[in-house]
Amino acid sequence: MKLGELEKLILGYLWQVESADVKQVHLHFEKTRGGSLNTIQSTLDRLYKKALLSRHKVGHAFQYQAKVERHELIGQLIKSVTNDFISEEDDNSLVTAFSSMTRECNQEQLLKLETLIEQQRLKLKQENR
Amino acid sequence: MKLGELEKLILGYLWQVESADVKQVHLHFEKTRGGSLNTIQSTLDRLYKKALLSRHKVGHAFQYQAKVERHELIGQLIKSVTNDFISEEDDNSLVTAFSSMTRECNQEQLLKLETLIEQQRLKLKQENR
DNA sequence: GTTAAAAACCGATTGTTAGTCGGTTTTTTA
DNA sequence: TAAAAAACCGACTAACAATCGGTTTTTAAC
Repeated sequence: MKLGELEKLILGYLWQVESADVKQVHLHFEKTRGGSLNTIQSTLDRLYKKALLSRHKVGHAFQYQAKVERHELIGQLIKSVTNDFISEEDDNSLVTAFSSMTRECNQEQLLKLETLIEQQRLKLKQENR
Repeated sequence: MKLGELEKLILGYLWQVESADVKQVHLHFEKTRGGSLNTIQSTLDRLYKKALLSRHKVGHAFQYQAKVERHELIGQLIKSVTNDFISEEDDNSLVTAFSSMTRECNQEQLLKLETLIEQQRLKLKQENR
């Protein structure tokens, strides 16, 4: 999966406002970056076709909303960018990649991370009982 | 940063063999995927210009070698794909992204991860003393 | 030193995907 | 039913990887 600049911006916007139509999105980006209504339109459409947005008619116009949570998408992106380098056999490679990331985390973030992973582990244990 | 298919393959190969010249790389991929020597050449060059490979003359021809460890590159890629979605203010976003990833890890991987993060935390503590 | 082979470099072409927007069709509504 | 709004279609640009032919530069052999 590959996302363009405007696609990311629009996605970010829709995570904020929950739901918006073309006009609304256009209005929002008009000031900050410009772009015609058609540009916004086709970008929304592209995101819709990528199944990153859902949409439904409200009155006359489509209302668009993010179909994936931000952290979901981030996870997906990480996975897709990572997949080509992670071999099935080498269980360590993913872990090593993580460690490469955590090098830039601060104390607080690391602690949160640890807690989260611990929770995940316990959940997994529960399921495999 | 964006990597093409052949670029990834060549990178992967160079992580295996440590060092190789154009001919050698070409020979390796000739069977599995084809591509002329020139194609390999320019791809190596592209990777070199991206600072992902280093090279030096040995005798007549350049020897290329990976300039980044695999896990380093993975970290870089994760960061680049992630950056646009992680805001400075929201300390949680990176953590949440991680958690989204760990959902697919198994027990053993999670344990390793936890250990690594713990180590990282201690190291950080040490430094900030 | 000249020349043939090897290696490196240059430039052109193709393919993919995002960004951009004009113009047409369809739908709504007044 | 006609004007306005919304959706859709198609074309063009831009960035970048892949591909390879052909030329220049370098090396090595006589």
